[in-house]
Amino acid sequence: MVEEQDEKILAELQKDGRATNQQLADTVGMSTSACWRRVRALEESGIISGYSALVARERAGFATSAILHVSLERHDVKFVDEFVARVMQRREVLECFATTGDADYHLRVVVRDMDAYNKFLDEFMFRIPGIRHVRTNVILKEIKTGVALPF
Amino acid sequence: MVEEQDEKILAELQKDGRATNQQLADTVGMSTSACWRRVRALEESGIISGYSALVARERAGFATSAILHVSLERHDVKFVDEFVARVMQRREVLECFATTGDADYHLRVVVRDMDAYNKFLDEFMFRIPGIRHVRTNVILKEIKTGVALPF
DNA sequence: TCCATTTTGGTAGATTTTACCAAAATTTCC
DNA sequence: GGAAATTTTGGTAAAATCTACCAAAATGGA
Repeated sequence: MVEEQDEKILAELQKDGRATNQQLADTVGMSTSACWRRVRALEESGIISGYSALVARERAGFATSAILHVSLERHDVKFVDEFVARVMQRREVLECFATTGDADYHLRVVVRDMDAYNKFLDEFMFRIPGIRHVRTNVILKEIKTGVALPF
Repeated sequence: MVEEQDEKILAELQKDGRATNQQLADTVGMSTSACWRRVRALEESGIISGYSALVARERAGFATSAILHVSLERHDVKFVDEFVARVMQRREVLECFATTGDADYHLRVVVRDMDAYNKFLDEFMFRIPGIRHVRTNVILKEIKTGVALPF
């Protein structure tokens, strides 16, 4: 499904999402037209789901971030769906994963400052119905924030 | 430092990292040349740290991922630096954060299958010197994996 | 208000994207 | 094994985009 040449393309486009088709074709070892067609196929099949500029969080004015461990009171679809729906539309929540372990969900939240985080908890998180427990782990340091899959 | 117009540009480039300069200029409401110069400045100042293709994890063959809570035995710079250095060069570790709370670090690890994850633990994680405890939280479902800061 | 600095919009040549073609490679089926 | 059908390839050219320049407009200090 995803062949070796595709993986090379994906690896390169993960490293530089704005690489020109010529650069790509060179590093992958293919003609520009063949390369371009493969990229197009990867986009249309959804294997490449999009492209994004990576913005330096602190420099852009987002000083505070945290990882939240969230547990629900009950796990009826009703509560779960409501939780998921609300989380999806809050842009401060960059990531949300349902996990095994003590907590039901792991969230990563990014905000401008602690005030904004406090507001986020009071006005959003604590008002979601069916929340049993929320534990905040403030991020002291971002060691690594990668998006590239390890082809 | 980062003005309103810059934020519009950043927001748009986060949504579509390959938007053409004309699209950008239109949505931001600016001439193409002014827009292009601002983008260039954002890149050169490091506020835009790069561009990346976003690849659909499962479709690309990475079925397994987990969030790890890692605690160190000792917190001398020696052990900390060693831990950070090793984590930085393992491409399966997409993210690593030093946090408050029970664990010292939160890691997100992505691999092709459980076998690969087991190998990752045995051959890498458990061999890092000074590790006190590693707790694995398998990711059951990715609710959200965003990269866009909430401008 | 005036001058210096910064930012803007317009323009044009260089580069890139994109759609097409026929040739090469691969697969399928007998 | 070999011929036909299918897929993939490389090359080409027109359309679109990028990029560097210019003079004009906007900004802001004295």
